[in-house]
Amino acid sequence: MSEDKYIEKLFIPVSIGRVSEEVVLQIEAAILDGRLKAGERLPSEREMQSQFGTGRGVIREAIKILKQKGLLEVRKGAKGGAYVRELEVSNVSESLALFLKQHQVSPETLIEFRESMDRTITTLAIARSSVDEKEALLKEALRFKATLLEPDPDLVAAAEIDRNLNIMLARMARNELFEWVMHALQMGFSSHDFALYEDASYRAKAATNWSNTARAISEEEPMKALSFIGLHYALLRQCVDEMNGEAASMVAPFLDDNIEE
Amino acid sequence: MSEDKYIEKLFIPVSIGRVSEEVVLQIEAAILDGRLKAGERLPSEREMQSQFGTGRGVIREAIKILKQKGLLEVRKGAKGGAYVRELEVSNVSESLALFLKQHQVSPETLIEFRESMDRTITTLAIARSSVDEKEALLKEALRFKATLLEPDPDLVAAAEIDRNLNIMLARMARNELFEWVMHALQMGFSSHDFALYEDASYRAKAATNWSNTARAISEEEPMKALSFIGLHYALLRQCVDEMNGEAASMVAPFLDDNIEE
DNA sequence: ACCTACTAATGGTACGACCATTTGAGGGTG
DNA sequence: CACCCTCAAATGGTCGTACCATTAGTAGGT
Repeated sequence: MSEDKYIEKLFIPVSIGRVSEEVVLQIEAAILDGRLKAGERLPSEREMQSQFGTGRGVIREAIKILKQKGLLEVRKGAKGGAYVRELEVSNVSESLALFLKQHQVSPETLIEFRESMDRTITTLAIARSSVDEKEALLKEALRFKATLLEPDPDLVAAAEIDRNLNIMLARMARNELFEWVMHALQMGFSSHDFALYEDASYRAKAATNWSNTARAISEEEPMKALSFIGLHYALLRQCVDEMNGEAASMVAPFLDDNIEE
Repeated sequence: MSEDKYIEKLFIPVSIGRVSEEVVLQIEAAILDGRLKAGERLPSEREMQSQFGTGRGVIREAIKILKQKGLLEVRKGAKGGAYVRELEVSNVSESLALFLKQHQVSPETLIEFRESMDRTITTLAIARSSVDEKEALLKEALRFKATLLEPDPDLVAAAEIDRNLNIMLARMARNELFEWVMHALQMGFSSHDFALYEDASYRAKAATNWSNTARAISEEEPMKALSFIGLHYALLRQCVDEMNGEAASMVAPFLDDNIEE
């Protein structure tokens, strides 16, 4: 009995304002300053109901909000309840993806941003990643190329590999922020990349170019790598322009030439 | 009566799975594909309760989730209810800030990322912004400098101006993504900038440097502007290093020299 | 030793009641 | 007519109870 008071002094009864928000704030605070650590379990709803001195509905609403924020995970049944979760990038991604969805960002805007990030990431990755990582990247890029060059390529699998390549590269830059932002944007632009690989004429070039980029990185040739990245986005822009039916007047015609590795 | 059926065919009764999630999905879908537009009001809780064929608690939990997502705004009283909201960057920012808070990103990581973004933003801003915008930026930078050079500067006001300068510059790049990401990161690194301005010895240099940057931008001198930006981050790194008590061995001592405009 | 059936804990849902806040309409007064 | 006051109605916010569904553990039987 008195143990309860000792152990669970976490929460205090609510008195002011919108009760459910107070509950959210108290739990969130407890998580953020470490009184509740990832994996730990919160008291049951009925328990918290009495600790906070409120109705159960309020507790449930608070839990739903924190669950939406990605801070809690809820399981039902015996030994169920609300468990503190380690925040994942996917929460930020979802939030950003929702925003992009409602705000209709143009392909060029996404391409431009991504190209800028990619250039920095590539430079950092060459300087900081291990030889093993560089080799792994090259190997994956070759697998990507092989997948796309088959007669009837599995585009879904290819998109998955492409996504993975981007994540690998971002991780090699040794800066989580690039990794997260790339991750968060992925949903937004994956559709465009997909278009690039759907068109057979672009497919081969883009695939070859990825492997060239990976090779330049593994050989620690930053200028070459950046050059290939420029080509990738030139191709992507041309492809998007064509899809929109716009005259690809600004795109160099010689991009149609074959690219050998 | 029959009007009701016509007008409010928006939602259908829920049958499967976790009911509240179904409700969230239906309302979210209605918003995202435009059946519910920003500013419009959803039916009252009791109304939806009967439309969905569920209890009121479920509806309330769904609304709380959508409110947390930033899709709804709830007012109480007569004419109150859930109103569809235009998504704002601040939702993404909050989400990202929460993530950064839990993941303890090092100052260097933030600085590195931000410097990379700033360089691209500056280049784009010079190329794309109007003369008026450039002048406005310079004017604001001078106001910033004036604020910081006073005998007993108002650091809170200065921080506000600094934040505004960054947003202005990002907006001048004509790419919403840069604007949003800068916005989202602001909470994360504003604390470090603050440190830079608290130290009197750095304060003058940083303030002068901002105005130099703005001047270079308004004069459309990209190389100069990038040079000043490099200096800004060099100063910031030195300041952060000092605060951590680490020997600032990697920082050039000549940064201590006065910088004139 | 294995399987089964039961029990307890816990989240999920429903219903009903009441409170607090806000808007707007009605009516009175200057 | 214009202004102010009061009151009713709509609506979100909270509480309480009851019951259902799911899950983990346990006791008992084969």
